[in-house]
Amino acid sequence: MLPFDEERVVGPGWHDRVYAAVRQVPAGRVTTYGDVATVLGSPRVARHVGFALAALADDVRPPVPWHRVINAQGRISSKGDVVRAERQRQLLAAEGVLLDDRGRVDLKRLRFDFPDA
DNA sequence: GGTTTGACCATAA
DNA sequence: CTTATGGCCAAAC
Repeated sequence: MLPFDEERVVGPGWHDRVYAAVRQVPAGRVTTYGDVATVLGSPRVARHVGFALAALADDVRPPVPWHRVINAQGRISSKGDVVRAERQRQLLAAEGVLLDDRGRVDLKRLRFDFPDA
């Protein structure tokens, strides 16, 4: 059974799988690049999770909650793009995910547990 | 089709 | 705590 094959909202390839996994993350929860990669079958492709999100289009449907994906340290990784990092921080705050004084999310509490993993 | 790049991760110092 | 290094593999050039 292929629940996401029906969608086919974006181009073929790796990105599609990443988007499908990220859409499983409910509001108010977060996940890490490594976790998404693990669910996809390869724990070592964490970089490509972020890579896929970087190539994410705005008119993709359904929308992909990319802001719920952070790095393993509980921090926002926008690699120099401060604007995008700030946007992510606000989107998370809107869902009740707040950052502590060190700018980190409480992964122990808010990390989403994938049913497949 | 080889080389570079990258929203990462784990480990070492 | 921070910075540095190696590795991983798909996409872009």
